[in-house]
Formats: sequence, structure tokens, C-alpha cells
Amino acid sequence: MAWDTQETRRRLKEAAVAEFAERGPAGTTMARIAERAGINKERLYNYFGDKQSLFETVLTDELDKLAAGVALGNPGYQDIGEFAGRTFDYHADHPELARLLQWEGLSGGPVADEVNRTVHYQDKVRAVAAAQREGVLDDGLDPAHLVFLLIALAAWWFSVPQLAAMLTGADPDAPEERARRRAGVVEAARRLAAPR
Amino acid sequence: MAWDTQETRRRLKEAAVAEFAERGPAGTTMARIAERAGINKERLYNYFGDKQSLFETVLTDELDKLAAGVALGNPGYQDIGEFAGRTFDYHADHPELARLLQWEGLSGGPVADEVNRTVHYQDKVRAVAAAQREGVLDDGLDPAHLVFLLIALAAWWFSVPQLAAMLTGADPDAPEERARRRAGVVEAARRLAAPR
DNA sequence: CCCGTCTCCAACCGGACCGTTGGAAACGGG
DNA sequence: CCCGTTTCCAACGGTCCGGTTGGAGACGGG
Repeated sequence: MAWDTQETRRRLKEAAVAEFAERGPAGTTMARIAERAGINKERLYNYFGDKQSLFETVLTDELDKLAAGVALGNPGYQDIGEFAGRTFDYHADHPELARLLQWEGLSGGPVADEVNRTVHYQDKVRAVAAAQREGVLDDGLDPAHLVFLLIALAAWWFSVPQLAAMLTGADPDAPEERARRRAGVVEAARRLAAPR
Repeated sequence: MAWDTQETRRRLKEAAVAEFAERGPAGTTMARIAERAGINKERLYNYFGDKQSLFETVLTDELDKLAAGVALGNPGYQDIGEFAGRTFDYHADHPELARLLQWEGLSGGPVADEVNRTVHYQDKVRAVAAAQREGVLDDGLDPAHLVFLLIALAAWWFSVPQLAAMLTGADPDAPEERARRRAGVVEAARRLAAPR
């Protein structure tokens, strides 16, 4: 048994992400998180406080990862379709995030880390507005709406998988199906925003 | 005390819709549903069985209402934008439905009333495919994808209200804001599907 | 007026879960 | 070798919840 408190925290958090994403805050039990991590429950309380605090910690952590992940590959808005495609890819590769965000939205409580997230999104709106003024993007839609709807296109597949299954009848994990969905999202994004 | 079993069922179901939409299946308690309806808890079990059955009953009921509501105003696909607009309106007027569907999707269990719902959606896909063949709709997108993305445009606002608030900074219940959002949805739908 | 149905009330049981506690090992720095 | 920290283990108190039960009124059809 290594003597590594950071590793312990990491394993607990990893287990918490999985459990919260799967069952939501109400359905998750602290005991199961600990069990999944192979670490005693009492450590969980010692490090992260009660369940609510743990959920917020987990969510803001994952949002930081998202911000880091998309900030890397963001060379302006030369191709709005590829932006939507990358958002689609991120969600496909990290299905927990969309679920955590949905649980948060449904739970109706206060929004975790609201200030930073608001700033982050408003930055995107400003960037889109600038691109519209320059003619790089079509300006027929309000910039905030455009950002919102682009996210919708990319995230909707992971938000209502039952509906996706009923409409396409396909296995969402099959590579071809994923590629088809991505291509549709890219095309739709261009239709929404590409200059005419 | 009226002698009306149908009214009793109705009141229980009404309370169940509200509670389930607000707190989700896991967070809802049978006692609270009964209390909200002003009816004894034991009636609830007598009429609807256990919690899982009650949730499925409630959800399929609401989906039937939706089907009835949109089937009325569906005179072909002459204006795809108005179709999206009406879907937006329905969700705006019945915010519980989107939440119930999300809870269902997150809960990951079996899809309630799957057969009927699948048929219903496949009908829509066929109608869109026909419209594409006739040139009434642009055929650059797969018909199933198009239906799926049109629903996304309309429902996304009610699916992630926290995100909507951070992006627009507006009160979603204000009439002007609702009108602005609806107009954006209609415009976006036309961009996705209107023939060029 | 009577009988079957509907309803209420109150209480109960078994189980789950949150968060805590007491104690005892394992470990590493000095 | 010793002391403080980290970890484990087991158990507990209190609460809540799902689902059931027993008994007793209210109502309407015959």
C-alpha cells in the first residue's frame, strides 16, 4: 500500500465522477464511491466534505478539463463546422461530462462555479460577434443564440440517447455511426453560421 | 368529499407529474406526491402500483398529450421553421415534459412505451424523407438526422436552462425573451432544412 | 336500510443511506 | 526507535423512504 495521499484523492475523485455521472447526485451513495475506489468511506468525508461538496468539486474539475481541452485546439473561427465537430468529439470521448451537466441542470440547485463559467461563455459570444462583424460568419442570428445552438447540435446526441436510438436505430458506439453523426453536425453547423 | 374515483386518479397523476419533473424518480417520494394531491398515500399504491410503474404511467401519459397536441397543427411540412417553432411553443407551455424525458434518459433504464414512440418518430422521418424527395425540403442532411436536430433546436433551451441563462443573461419567462428565442429557433430550422 | 366500494388515518417493517466515531494497524520523518 | 499522519475496519445513531396493513368511517346502488 503506497503512501500517497494525492493518489488516494485522485482515485476517490475518479470513482465519484463515474458514480455521479451514472446515477446522479440523488442516486449515488458515498459508500459505493468509496467501494468503487477501493478506499474506505471515511477518507471520502475527510477529504471532500459532504456529498454536495463532493459533487461540486467533481463538476468544476471536469469543466476545467473541458476548458483546457478545447482551448488547445481553438485557432480562431475559420471553420465553424469544425468547431462544432470538435465539441461533438469532446463529448463523445468524455460522455460523463454531458451527464454531469444534465444532472446539475435538473437538480435545479445553484450553478457550481457560475462566475467563471459565465465569463468563459461570454468570451465565446464576443468572439462569434467579432467574426460576424468581419463577415467570417453570417450575422443572421444573434451571437449568443448562435453559440447556444451550435452547442445544442453537438451535445444533443449525448443528451437524449434514447431519442437518438429511436430515430436512427443504430448503435451509437459503432465507429461508422459516430462518424455519420459527426458529419451531420458539421454540416448543420455550417448551414447555421457559414456566410452565404 | 366527492365520490369520484377518476378525479382522485387525476389529482394523483397531476401531483406525480409535478414532483417527478421537479425532483426526478430518485428524488421523489411517494409520500410527497400523496401529500401534494391531498390524498392518502395508500391510494397511490392502490391505483398505480410501485414508484417505477407510476413514473412510466406519468411519462407515457404526457407523451400522448404531446402527440395529440402536435398532430393537430401538422398540415404537412410546408414551413419547416414553423414546425420547429410549434415544438418550441409546446415545450415552453409544458416545461415538465422535457424534464421528464431527461430524467428518463439519465436514469438509463428501459425506455417506457418504446414501441409506440419509435413508430411515431419513424413516421416523422418518413414524412421528412418524402418532403426531401419532392424538393419541399433540402436533402443535404439525412432525414433522421434532420428530425433529430430540429428537435434539438427547439428543446435545447429547456434542456439546459443554466447554460441559456449564462449565455443570454435574460429571464426566460419574459415574453420578449421567449419571442426572441422562438424567432431564433425558427430561423435556424429554416437554415437547416429550407431548399436553397 | 344494507352491503360493497372508496377513502382516510395511523402505524408499522425492513432496508438504505448519511455522516460520525473509536480504535487499531501501517507508514515515514526525525 | 518514536511520534504524528494516513489509512483501514466496524459499527452506530438518526433519518428517511418504499410499501403494507388493519381498522374505521363515508358514500351510493339496490
